[in-house]
Amino acid sequence: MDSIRLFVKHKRKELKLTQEDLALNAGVGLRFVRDLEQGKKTLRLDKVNDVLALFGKEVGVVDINRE
Amino acid sequence: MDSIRLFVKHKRKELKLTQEDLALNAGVGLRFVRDLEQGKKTLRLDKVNDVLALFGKEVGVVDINRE
DNA sequence: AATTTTTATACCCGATTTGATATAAAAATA
DNA sequence: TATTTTTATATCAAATCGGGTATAAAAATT
Repeated sequence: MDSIRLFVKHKRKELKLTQEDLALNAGVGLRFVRDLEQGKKTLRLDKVNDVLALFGKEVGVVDINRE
Repeated sequence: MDSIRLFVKHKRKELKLTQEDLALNAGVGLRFVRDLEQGKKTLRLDKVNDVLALFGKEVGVVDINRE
């Protein structure tokens, strides 16, 4: 349900990056990274992809009920 | 890469719905459904989820290289 | 082929996002 | 505990999305 938010947050810490590092590397604003990790629902898809691309991921279609 | 767009397009036709039907059922504008199926990259995440929810799906994190 | 239906593209405009910046709170470190 | 770093929240302005609408193109139906 908020898998994207948690994925980014955990992966970022795993790599010992600050939100600012992530923003710079992804080419998005710091504000966006914060909104993302806070679970904002109305984010723009392309910017989410900009962030996920750092981890070799992207957004896709998944089942609503998957653990 | 544009898996979301294709998923919606195919699933919609599978159920023999028009873009207008889909828009009405999902509670989004017809314009949005069209942008989505045409592969617009900057869509809002929550609205994409509104559409996918009709099919028991949502947006999630996936590997960039998955067939 | 003619008609109808569906889809694609373009424009206007209100509403919302995003980036930048500032400040406060929380967490980490010395 | 004091200091530094990181994260959270708020405001402002510029940029852009999304709904609605109109028109054209394409597809489907008769």
